[in-house]
Amino acid sequence: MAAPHQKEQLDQIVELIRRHGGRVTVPRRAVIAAILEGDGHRSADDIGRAVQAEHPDVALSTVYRTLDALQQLGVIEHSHLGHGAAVYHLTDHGHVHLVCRSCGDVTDVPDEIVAELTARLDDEHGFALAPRHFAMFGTCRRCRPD
Amino acid sequence: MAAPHQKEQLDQIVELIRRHGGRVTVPRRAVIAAILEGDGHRSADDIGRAVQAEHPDVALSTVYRTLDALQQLGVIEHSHLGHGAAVYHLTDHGHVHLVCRSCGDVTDVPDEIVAELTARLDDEHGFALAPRHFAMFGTCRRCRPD
DNA sequence: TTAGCTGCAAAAGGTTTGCAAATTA
DNA sequence: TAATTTGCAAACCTTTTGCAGCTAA
Repeated sequence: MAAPHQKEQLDQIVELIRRHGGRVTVPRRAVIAAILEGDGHRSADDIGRAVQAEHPDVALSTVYRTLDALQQLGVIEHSHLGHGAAVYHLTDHGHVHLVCRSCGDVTDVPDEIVAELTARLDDEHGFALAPRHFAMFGTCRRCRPD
Repeated sequence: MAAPHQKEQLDQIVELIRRHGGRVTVPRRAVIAAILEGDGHRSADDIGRAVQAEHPDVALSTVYRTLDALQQLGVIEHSHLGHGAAVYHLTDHGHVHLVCRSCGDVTDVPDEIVAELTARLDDEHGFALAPRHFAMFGTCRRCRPD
């Protein structure tokens, strides 16, 4: 499961937490591991379930608090993929999410796709787009009438 | 308040409801009026408050059910402007929303701004973007460090 | 030692639902 | 009259919070 580079990433994050005066605990390690092992589309609940598989008495509130802490450190961010729960992923994820309103399927596309939009919003509106913070909704190929 | 063209719009919507076998009730009229009078950024709760100013015993659940019905008819749609409640607006609103993650301010921009993105997503991914269903997050001019 | 975490339980916000009574066409 | 809509209250889901006890550094 834990690919070798995931261990390195975990170690880096752990060090970052310590450098900021945070404590590295069993629940925190488990949350980080669950994110690293995930596909970048895990909700707090998914992460909680993964953590609890190994450490049954980690509370979901601890998962939320850890996710908060990791966001403050800039390690992860969350996206809203629809009406339900937000999903958490590494900051350098590099993708935007396309969510089909019909089948619910999520497709990742490189965030270069919004480069022109990002430039225009900056030029014309002084707005710095954070493209990974939200999903883009629409209808996927399979669900479109031809 | 009620601009003359709003009365016409209301009548059109009322007729559409009837044509689809729906009943036109006092609460429904009031919900539609609240949407027409709004700025396109009203949440279900905002709409409920506006409705209750005139008709104090309309329940919020009725507001939600009416909003649902209007969405099914294609008259309105909702957008997620952040972590809180969704906002409802006419389908032909023609704008996308820019939401500042720092100050929470919402700016409307004509949806022409996403034309190129829409075309690329269609070409490259077969994905039909529904740009008004979600807000785009980022940092607004005022909140950006220069 | 002590600031920082944790689990638990409860609360908070937004939205949905079941049901009997009221209303529309 | 028959089908739809309503108000109410309760449930639901996701996320947040208060607090006393626990633990990493």
